[in-house]
Amino acid sequence: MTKVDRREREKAAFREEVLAAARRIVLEQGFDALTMRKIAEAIEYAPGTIYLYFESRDEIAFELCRAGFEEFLDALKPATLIADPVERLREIGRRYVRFGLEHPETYRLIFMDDPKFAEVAFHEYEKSADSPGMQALGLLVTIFSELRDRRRLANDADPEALAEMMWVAVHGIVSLKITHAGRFPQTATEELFELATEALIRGCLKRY
Amino acid sequence: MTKVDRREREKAAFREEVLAAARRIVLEQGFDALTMRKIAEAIEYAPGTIYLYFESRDEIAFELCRAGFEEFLDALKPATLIADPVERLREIGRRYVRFGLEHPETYRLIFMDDPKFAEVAFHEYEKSADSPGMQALGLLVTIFSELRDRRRLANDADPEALAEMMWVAVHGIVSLKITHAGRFPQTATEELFELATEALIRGCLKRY
DNA sequence: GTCTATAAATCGATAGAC
DNA sequence: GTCTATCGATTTATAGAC
Repeated sequence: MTKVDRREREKAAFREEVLAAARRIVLEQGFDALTMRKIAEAIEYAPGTIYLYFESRDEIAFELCRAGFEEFLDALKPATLIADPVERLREIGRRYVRFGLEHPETYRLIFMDDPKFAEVAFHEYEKSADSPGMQALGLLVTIFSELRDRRRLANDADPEALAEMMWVAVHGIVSLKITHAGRFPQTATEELFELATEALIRGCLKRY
Repeated sequence: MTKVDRREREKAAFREEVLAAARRIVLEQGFDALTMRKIAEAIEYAPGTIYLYFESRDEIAFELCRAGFEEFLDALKPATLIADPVERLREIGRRYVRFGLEHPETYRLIFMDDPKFAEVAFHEYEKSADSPGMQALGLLVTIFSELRDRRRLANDADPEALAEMMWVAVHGIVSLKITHAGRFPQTATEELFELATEALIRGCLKRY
């Protein structure tokens, strides 16, 4: 336990404190309200001090996005316990929608605002399956791969493409509900979700 | 042709000039870059002069949004010439996607940014079918009403709900493509659109 | 290591000369 | 009717005292 170690721990602790405050501000007042001054005020430090631990406001936003995506992924994962692929698909969708509506600012940050911050989830490891984005998408790809292997798909579409098809549909619900606060679309989220997923599932599967 | 008339025309002409410049700025640099100073510079007037014709920056943004939605609606309307409801649905979707990707900043302004400016399209006339938003949605509602009347729907879902279901799915494609510039989803727009719409259509209609 | 103070650049909106 | 000039409030980021 050297002096350097202690310094490193303290540094990490300060960074965590900054990020926690930043997270609170984004959740309560939106991403645009995330300013260095507000963060400084929240942790009771001078604005300049933060620059000793973070390069810029963007670095903080970047970290928030990364953490937010991890959380998003964690919210989806429990659905993997479900064996039946179609039922698992429904559960992932439900969890996706729930996360989006319960954490609108995080969702907006990842999927609706400046893609600069979302790069961490998708581009950085574009080829690696380990990026949070590819992991999340992978949950859906697996489902459609299983369905294809069991010869239950109506056509020979790519599992990756089908996974993205499901994703964009659910994203459409969440993003419009977040932006227009329920005034459009007027149909309740649950009904909209039911309609869309059931139609997509029915439309993808072989007639039986 | 009184003196008052001429003054009115000149006033309207100035407003148009401002809006045209504002439109250009939003298209080229994004909505956040729309500042009174930039508009003034573009039309070669002093910043203060604009305030003689517009109450505030918000009024300009509001007008931009209204005009943008009109344009959006006009882009959709030619599809109404198609008699077959399912084929008409496909064409509306294609036109929707095309408009969104060709006018990303307008689309973002209406559907993805501050809903304050989009209120004109939806809330203001919420009860009237004459709002641009309700007109656009109406194109889809009509389709599902026709399909229901012809007993071609698989279930007894509301035509309004089905219309919104189609809308959110296509919106999901456009908004993710705009935000993540094609890096996610990776599937090409056309393929994604085909997959989603065909699955939704197939999922909605009676088996035959 | 943290502070105060401030630079430098924005912004929206307004007052008053011409 | 348009201008110049500016207010007042933002912001990010930095310099230098302690």
